[in-house]
Amino acid sequence: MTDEEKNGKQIWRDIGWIAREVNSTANREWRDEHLGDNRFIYVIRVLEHPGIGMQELATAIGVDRTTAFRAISKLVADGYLEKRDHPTQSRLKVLYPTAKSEGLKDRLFRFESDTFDAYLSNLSDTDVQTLKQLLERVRLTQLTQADDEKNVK
Amino acid sequence: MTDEEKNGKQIWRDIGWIAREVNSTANREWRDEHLGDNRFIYVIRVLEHPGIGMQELATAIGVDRTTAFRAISKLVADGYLEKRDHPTQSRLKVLYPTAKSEGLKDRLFRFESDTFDAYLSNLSDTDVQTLKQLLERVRLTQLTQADDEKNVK
DNA sequence: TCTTTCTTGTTGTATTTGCAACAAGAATAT
DNA sequence: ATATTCTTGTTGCAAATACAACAAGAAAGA
Repeated sequence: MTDEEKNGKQIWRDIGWIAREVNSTANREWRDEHLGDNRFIYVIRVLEHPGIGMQELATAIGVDRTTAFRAISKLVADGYLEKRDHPTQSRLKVLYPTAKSEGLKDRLFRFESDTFDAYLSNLSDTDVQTLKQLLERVRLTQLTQADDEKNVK
Repeated sequence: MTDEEKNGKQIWRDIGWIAREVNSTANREWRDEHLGDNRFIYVIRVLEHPGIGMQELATAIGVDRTTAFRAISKLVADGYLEKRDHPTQSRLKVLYPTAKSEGLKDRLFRFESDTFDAYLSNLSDTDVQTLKQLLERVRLTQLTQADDEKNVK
């Protein structure tokens, strides 16, 4: 085992590679519904957390808030999301799914599960659990440092 | 443990989140040297594999070849890389580091190791090994399906 | 051989992305 | 209270990204 393999370099590379790979596959899948460019992710998150704030959503997904703003604007224009004023603070906006996105809910959720399950097909159930726990700890490490993640994972 | 936690959904989300987080941190770090937008990655790969082809590099990084082409063009213009004709097939181009990028080699390599090591600080050595092996298996699963990755990992 | 397919480099183009900046309301401090 | 800082929504802008398309050489098949 070389020196290179002792540090986290390869882990980062693998994570980056897998993320890009899954992402571009998913985006191609949803392009026809105008849900490419990661927009399907926004819809999934809003379906899971109706009433979520824009900033919260951006942080959860991990994109710049201006990027999220524009993606959301497009989703609103396409009828997938509804932007409402915050019940008490009129300055804030919150997001809700529409009938259109509710209609896609099952397909979206199933897609998300099935796609990544396919990538995990070579791993045993135990391995999957281990991987999930390790990744969560890595993510939470970052959370401690940055200290800017909300409760939406 | 809910049903949701049995499938790969959260793994994908964590991978995506970590990848984005590390990436944007790294890009901010190297922006001043005009090595933002993942360009530092190209330099690292060429330093590791002098003479690598453009297509090979694009595949290894996981971006479209036209994206790689433009990033490389910029790196050549900025003096970080040199583009040469393939020794035997003049149609092909291969990439080499320059004195400028060689001079950054140590800093680049150290950065790559240190950055991700920081994200792994909460994991034991055993955990890191486990995580690395599991991720590699996930990446190789994809390789089997897509069957379009070269020998550069 | 010759034709067809594949690979590679390259450019045009529409779209997305992130950063900087600004306005305005909220929270905090003095 | 009032001044200052923080947060959020929003737009302008430069740059990157991916996809389509094209040219030209390579490889493969007939």
